[in-house]
Amino acid sequence: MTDASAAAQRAASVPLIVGSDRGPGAVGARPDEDLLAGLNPPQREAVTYRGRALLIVAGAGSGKTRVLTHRIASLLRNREAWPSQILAITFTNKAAGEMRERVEHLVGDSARGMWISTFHSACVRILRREAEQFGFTKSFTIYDSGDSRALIKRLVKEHEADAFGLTPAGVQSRISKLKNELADAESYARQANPNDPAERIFVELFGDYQRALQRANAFDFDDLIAQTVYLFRAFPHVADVYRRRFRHILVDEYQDTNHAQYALIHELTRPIAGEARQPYADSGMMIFDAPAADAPEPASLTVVGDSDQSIYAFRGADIRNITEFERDYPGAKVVLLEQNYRSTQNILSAANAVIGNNFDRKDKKLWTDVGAGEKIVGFTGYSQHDEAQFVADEVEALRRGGIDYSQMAVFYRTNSQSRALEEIFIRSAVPYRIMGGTKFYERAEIKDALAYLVAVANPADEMAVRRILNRPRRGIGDVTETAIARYAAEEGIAFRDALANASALGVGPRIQAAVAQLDAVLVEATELMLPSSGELAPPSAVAEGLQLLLGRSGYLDALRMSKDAQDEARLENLDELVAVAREFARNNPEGTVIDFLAEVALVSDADDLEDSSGSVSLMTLHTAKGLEYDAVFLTGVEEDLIPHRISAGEPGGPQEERRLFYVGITRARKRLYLSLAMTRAQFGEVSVAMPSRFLQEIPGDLVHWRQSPGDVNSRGGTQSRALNARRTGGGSGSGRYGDDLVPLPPRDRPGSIEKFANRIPAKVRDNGDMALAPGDRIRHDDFGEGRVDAVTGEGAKRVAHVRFDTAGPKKLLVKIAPIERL
DNA sequence: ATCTGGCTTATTTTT
DNA sequence: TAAGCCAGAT
Repeated sequence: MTDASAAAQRAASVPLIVGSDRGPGAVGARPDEDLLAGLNPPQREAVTYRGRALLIVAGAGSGKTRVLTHRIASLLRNREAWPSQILAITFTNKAAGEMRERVEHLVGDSARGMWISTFHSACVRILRREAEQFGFTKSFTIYDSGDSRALIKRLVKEHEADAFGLTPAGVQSRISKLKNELADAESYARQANPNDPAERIFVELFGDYQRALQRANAFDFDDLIAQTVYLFRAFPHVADVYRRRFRHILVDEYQDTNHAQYALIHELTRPIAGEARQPYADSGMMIFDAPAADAPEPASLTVVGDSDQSIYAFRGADIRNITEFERDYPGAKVVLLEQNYRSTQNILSAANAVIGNNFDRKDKKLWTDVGAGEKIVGFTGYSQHDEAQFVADEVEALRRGGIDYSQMAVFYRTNSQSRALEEIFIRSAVPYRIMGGTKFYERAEIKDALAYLVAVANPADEMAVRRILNRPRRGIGDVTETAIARYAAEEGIAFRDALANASALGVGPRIQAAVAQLDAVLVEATELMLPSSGELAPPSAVAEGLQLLLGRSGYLDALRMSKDAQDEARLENLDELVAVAREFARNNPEGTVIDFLAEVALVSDADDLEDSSGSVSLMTLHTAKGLEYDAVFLTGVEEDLIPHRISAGEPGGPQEERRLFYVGITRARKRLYLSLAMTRAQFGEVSVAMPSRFLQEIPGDLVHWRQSPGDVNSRGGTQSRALNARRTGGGSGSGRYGDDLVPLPPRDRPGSIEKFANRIPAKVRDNGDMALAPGDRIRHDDFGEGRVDAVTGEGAKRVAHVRFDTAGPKKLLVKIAPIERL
């Protein structure tokens, strides 16, 4: 499309902007003065520096979000930029939302029109506009990793590639890595070894995968970035449009950018080549001549990052993007933020000591003026349940001490570790919430529902149509599916369109009817959501269309009929999805199905918006990045967990694990707990766990061990010996533990392990609605006898407040606690 | 076409 | 442990 037509098209939509007659550049009496109040000198510098490139090296908790938001606000207040000229990139949608909110708080409505989004969302916006330039349509859809895995799985099968040791997972990750390096199938083939059959097949798979995506009019996650870069490189005049538009580009978490993202930023910050000045009214945001045309300098770039917090190298993040920033942008200004406003000195000292063990890093020391604070607390449990019980008890103790549940978090390395914690938390009636765990949008019924929407919105996406073909069961199996595909191929039409001619498929009448019915439902929903009259569908169309699809297809009925208990939950999930669609319509009155699908594909946890007030947050260390809590429990601090076993073999692996540990530590404001278990059950088997090497890197006087690894295993029992109280004399650093500090019993003492392994049975019991009243005496499997003080709550959530004779006060969920009335 | 049971197998982090 | 795959029965 031409720029002129694009401009015309956009001019038609959305009015608005900035209620002021003063243009950018007009200077008042330091309108940003208040933005600088309360900032320390480096922070101030980071807000006020003006130049082509600025690198803000921001240690954990040094107020980088504050600096970034104030910098944006200052640009706006000083009239140095219009909102539409600002592009701020964050890593997560949540971070983007928060940043927008904070900027709005500072400058009010004039924040509207800024692009504050993730790399992926920004690229979708660009691609949506330019897709027609290179063989896609505006209604392209996005394959999440599950979708692309399914596609790759099919291709692997077709090519019988498993015979060459190519697994779907392996192929998927290789393709992803290559795309992050901006390699495509052709360029990879050129440098691949043609004599290796596995290589040849891989190249074929890569190529087929890419062609399948193109045919489906779809991009995968990595494509969103890479294709945007290709677009800019192939069509410089298109790139110029965006270069002219975005005068100030800011990137958060720069240490986690991969090569493709780096290249994207690089493209956007290049000098503008084009000579013709074209005022570009972009989605209606700019209703004035872009001042950029008068000053065609490259955009200014601000990046914020901390190489010590780089934890995504495994998926292509390249620390060099930050370490070599000064080389890439000559003359760049570097500002160092080292003062920490989050944690106590004890916590920071531990963090500094740990990260100091990574070689090859610029030394940076966090400091604070809030004082030493409490010591770090260490605890070693016999088993993961024991460890979890410690956490639960301590959470309650902190709660009584005045810390709100929402200000506490429990971190772990792998998702599977959450199970033991959940079990104990439920039993102890500690309210908790798992962040980023099993994702709503990965559930089968949600994927089915979305596939129905895709089938309507992007009929080219054959995968989606195939997915819903027999969901709910309507008797369409392999044979029919193949028949449809063959018919489509013969007629040279799309798979979706073949459904419209059921009678020509050569299948039985029953099946024909089923196919025709499916087609009819899709047609009806299409008419509702994308009226053929060209009329704009009402905002409610997406939610209504979804309901229509699920209802008329028989999907809901099938679930309702089912006696599988889980199907009830599935129905609720689908209700939830409809609610999400309604909410979307409220926020985006002009949003189409396509927009809805894109949003859904790019938002990881739907509960982002939901406030976690009133519950303890449980999450992986990766998820924890960027967050902070008064009290933090870092659990499973064991060898093979952190550092994770798999990391040992990877170059740079252990160092990345150390950074992960560092990230965990630095999330804590006031209280930090490090805990581990002596034994850990992993997929059915109990194995012995060793304390993590990272524990030794923390100076002994910072940690108060409530129960040290020494306590737990020393033969006689009570000998208190902190893990890191003494080290072997030599500074070689090779021996992990001194001779006198064997942290765990030798393996040939299974007795001690068995004794503790299953202290708490894995099965959750059910007491029904046991009658319990204040004054009753009960016995608990673990806590012994006690007296009921009170009973609160209703039904399955009834909670008994019990004062145990020896274990002290506890709250128990009556329904499932291992208790009996005496 | 669908259901069942028995088998294997894989277990890191995620926009 | 639990999810996913395959073969064989209905």
